[in-house]
Amino acid sequence: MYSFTEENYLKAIYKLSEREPESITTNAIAEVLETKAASVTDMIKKLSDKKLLKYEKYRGVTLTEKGRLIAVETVRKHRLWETFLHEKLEFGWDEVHDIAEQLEHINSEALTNKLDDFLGNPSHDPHGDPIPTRSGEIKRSNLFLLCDAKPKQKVVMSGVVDHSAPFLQHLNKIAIALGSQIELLDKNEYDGSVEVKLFPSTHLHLSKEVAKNILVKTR
Amino acid sequence: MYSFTEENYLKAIYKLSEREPESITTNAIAEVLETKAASVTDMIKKLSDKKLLKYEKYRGVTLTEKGRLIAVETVRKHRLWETFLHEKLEFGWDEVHDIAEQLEHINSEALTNKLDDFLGNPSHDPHGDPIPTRSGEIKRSNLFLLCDAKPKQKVVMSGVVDHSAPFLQHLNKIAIALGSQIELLDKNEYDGSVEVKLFPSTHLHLSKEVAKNILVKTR
DNA sequence: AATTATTTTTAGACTAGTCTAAAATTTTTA
DNA sequence: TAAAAATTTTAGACTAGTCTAAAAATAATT
Repeated sequence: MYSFTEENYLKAIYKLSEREPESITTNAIAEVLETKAASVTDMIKKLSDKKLLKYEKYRGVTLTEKGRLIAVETVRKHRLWETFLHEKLEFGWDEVHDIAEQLEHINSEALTNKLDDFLGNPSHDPHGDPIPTRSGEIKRSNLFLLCDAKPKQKVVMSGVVDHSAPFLQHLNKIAIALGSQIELLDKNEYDGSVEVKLFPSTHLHLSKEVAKNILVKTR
Repeated sequence: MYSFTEENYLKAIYKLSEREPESITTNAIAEVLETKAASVTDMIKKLSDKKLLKYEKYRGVTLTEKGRLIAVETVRKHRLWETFLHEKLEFGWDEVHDIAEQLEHINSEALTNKLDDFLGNPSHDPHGDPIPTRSGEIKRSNLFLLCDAKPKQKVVMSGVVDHSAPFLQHLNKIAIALGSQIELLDKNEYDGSVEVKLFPSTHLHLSKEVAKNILVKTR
């Protein structure tokens, strides 16, 4: 129905609108898709003609409901495939993204739904991101950054901001994974780094760079 | 590395060369790919430039070893995915082809090999076709057509010639599946139809059209 | 408010893949 | 074996998506 390229544009615009509802600029889209602004303008016109987004020259874009649904469906497939790769094929959480970028474009509603069932209708993918439902609903997360936790606060590792392989591999090395029980011992005001206790008994010093890319929830 | 289109051309040429080692004509390729002869000529030139096949104007093509390996790898992925869809996601054997046509182009050696292991390194797909090995070897089949069996001969259903959904659904209806034990009772010389006994006790009359699309082996 | 800087869009060109229509070649047939 | 038929190739055009370079619009700065 829609090309890989169209789906990638819609997904990129959707993800940008998640964090910065305003300012979905041509340049921002070009940057995440690693393409040029001129190409983005061309594609935006095409998607606008197809009523997948609203476009005003020089003023940016917003997805229509139709466009949002396609984007969310693509995200759904991406996260289901990541879950499959991790849970069933034993890929590390740092290895699943690139393969899922290909698999997310496979076009078969029956396949997506059977895969969902096969995986036991998971609510989250291997990075802790919520998996949209069949009807396109997606849970609004109540997570916060580890660097924003209060001293003495006990939290559970529940997601990442940075999804890059190097960051995930770093977490592997220091043995922080989804579900890890963390207690914030101390915050260093000077450089933003934090001291944490990792259940049951590990002491860790985390740089601000690391702490601000870890999502947690209270327990 | 290679585009979907290139892989589809190589696969089509490979399959044609399996059954009719000669006569891999431009028109034959165009027919299986549902495209026009002019398009085939264009693509053949491109694949020839890339040393994936040998091409002499007006004389047809033959795959090089490099081209053959890409084709076989694509077939391998197709059949592994079909097996996954059937064994794990519970798709019928008549439903797996179209989805596997998409999945066969996913480009990740790690994925293919992990999928292979996850499935228990199957030797055949849901239609009885052999799955090529990692190194591109494929078992030469010793199957023959049910319509060529001798009266009184006891055989095992082991594959199909026609892979279309309607034919597979017809086999579903008459309860013939891979592994079915069949005894040829009688051959009708006039119309080529056959009388068979389907283990344990079903009597069936099969038209020649059906019998010549069922592959069997002796038991 | 005018100039400068930045962003966005347009214009025109390129590649991959496809098509139709016409030309070239091969095969068939009488 | 020459004419007719069929097949294959070429020529030129089209779409999707991309790019560079230049023009247009907006935003920032003095």
